[in-house]
Amino acid sequence: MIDLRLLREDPDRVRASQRARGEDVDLVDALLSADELRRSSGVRFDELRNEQKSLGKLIPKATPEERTELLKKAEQLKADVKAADAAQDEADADAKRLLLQLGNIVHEDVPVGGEEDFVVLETHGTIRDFGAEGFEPKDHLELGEALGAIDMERGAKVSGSRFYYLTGVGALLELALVNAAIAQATEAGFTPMLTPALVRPRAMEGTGFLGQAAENVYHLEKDDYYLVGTSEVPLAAYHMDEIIDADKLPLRYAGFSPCFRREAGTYGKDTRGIFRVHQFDKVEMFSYVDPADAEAEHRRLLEWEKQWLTGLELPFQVIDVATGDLGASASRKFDCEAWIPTQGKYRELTSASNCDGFQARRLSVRMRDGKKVQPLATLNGTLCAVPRTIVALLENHQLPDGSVRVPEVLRPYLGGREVLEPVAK
RNA sequence: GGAGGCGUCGCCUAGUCCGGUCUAUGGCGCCGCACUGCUAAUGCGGUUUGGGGUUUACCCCCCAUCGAGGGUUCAAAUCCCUCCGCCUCCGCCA
Repeated sequence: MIDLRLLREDPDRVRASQRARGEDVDLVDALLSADELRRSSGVRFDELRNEQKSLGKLIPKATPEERTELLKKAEQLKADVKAADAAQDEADADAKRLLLQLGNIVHEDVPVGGEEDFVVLETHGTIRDFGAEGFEPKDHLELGEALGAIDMERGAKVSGSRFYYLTGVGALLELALVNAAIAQATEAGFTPMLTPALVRPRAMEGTGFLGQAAENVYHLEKDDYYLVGTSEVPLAAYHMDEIIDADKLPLRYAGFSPCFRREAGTYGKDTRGIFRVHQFDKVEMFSYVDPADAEAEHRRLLEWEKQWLTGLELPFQVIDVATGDLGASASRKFDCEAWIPTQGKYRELTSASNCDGFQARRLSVRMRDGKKVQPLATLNGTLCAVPRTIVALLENHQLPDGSVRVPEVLRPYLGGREVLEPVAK
C-alpha cells in the first residue's frame, strides 16, 4: 500500500500515478473520503470510550445509592460504545479495502504506456549470425529432445499442457545453473534461502499478488494455501511484523524455490517447449533496504543480473518496463531480455522491481533509525529462472550438429563438460 | 490424527485460580544524564507499537494494543468460545 500521508498531502500525485498505470482515478477520491470517515469515527469512539472508562472507575467507590444511578448511565454508554466501535470497524475496513486496490506510486522516469512501450536502456553481447555460419538454428525443444534433456510429451501425459520433465543432462543443467547462481549470489553477500512454496493469504496479499495478478495464482481451497509464483513472496513475508534496526540493513536473501503460475489468458501464447510453463524453479534475489537507498539497490540488483547473463555469454538488452506492465507492487521495473534466435527477438529472462515501501507497509516490515520507526523498502530481482535460461542457452550456444557448447562459468558445475552431445534414441 | 501444556510492551518475568488497586511488576539489554585519571562500577531518568488531537518544533493529551478474532459484563491480561503459533507425549509416515 502507499503512504496515506502522501495521499492526503498530494492527491494529484496519486491520481497521476493511477492514470499512468491506466487504473481507475476515481478510486483516489473514494479513498480520501473513506479515510476522513475513518478518522472521524475513530475520534467519536475514543471520546465515548474515555467517558466509559472514567465512569467505570467511579463505580467500585460509589455508595449503594450512587451506584444504582451510575450503573444506569453505564448501561446506556455500553450501547453507545458498541455502536461507535462497529462504525469504526466498518470505516476502517472500507478504507483498507480501497487502499489495497491502489497500485504503487509510479517512479517519474518510467515510460508511460502498455507492454510495447518499454524503453531500451542497454544492449549487451553479440547476436550470432547463423546465416554466416551456414546453418539454420534449431529451437530449444528440438535441441533439448535430441540432447535427451527435455520431455514435453510425457509432461503433458502426466500433468497436462505446459508441464515437462527435465531429463538426464537437462536435469544436470538445472542443478548446475542453480548452483552457479547461488554461488554468485552468496559471493555478493546474499544469504541463501530455501523457502516454503505454500503460503497463507496474508503473505500473498501483502506481497501484492492477489490484485490484478490473482488469476495467475494457484489456490488450495481446502487448506486456504496459495502456491507461490516466486520466492519473492516468502522472502518478503519473512520479516513480516518485524522492526529491523537500521544498522542491520541492507538484508539480502537469495531464495530458491519452485514457482507455480496458472498462466491464465495466455492460451496459444508460447505454447511450444518450456518457455512458458506452470511450474519451474527459480533463484531470486531479495533486498530489504533503507528507502533512501532503494534506487541504488535497484541498480545493484540489475548489475548482478547483468553479471549473471554476461557470464552465461547470452546477448541481451535491458528495458525500462512501461507503466501499464509494472504490476501493482513495483514503482519501477527493469527487465533483462535475452535474444532468442528462433524467435528473432529479445525475451524476458530476469526482472528487477523496486517496490519502495509498498510491500513493507502491507506486511508491516519496518526499520528503526534512532527513535524513528518507518516502513523500509523492498526490492526483488530474478537471478535465474531455470527453464527460460535453458531455452536461451540451448538456442544461443548450439552447434551445427545439434550439440550445445557449455559456457565456462557452468563447466565446474557440470563435471567439466564443455559440450552437451545429442544422445541416440 | 489423539491427549496435554503454553503464548504478557527487545529478551526473561510477576499478574490470570477469585474481573475494578494494572496507568501491566521486576530483572537484563539499550539510550540519556550525573559521578569517577581511563575503563569498570554506581546513582537518577527514559525505553511496545498503531491511530488521533495539539504544536513552527519539542512537549503534552486521548484511544487501542497482554498471540488473533468474537462473546459475557457497568468494567476483561484475568471468565467463555473460535482460530493461529510453539512445546511434550502417543499414533502414522518420507
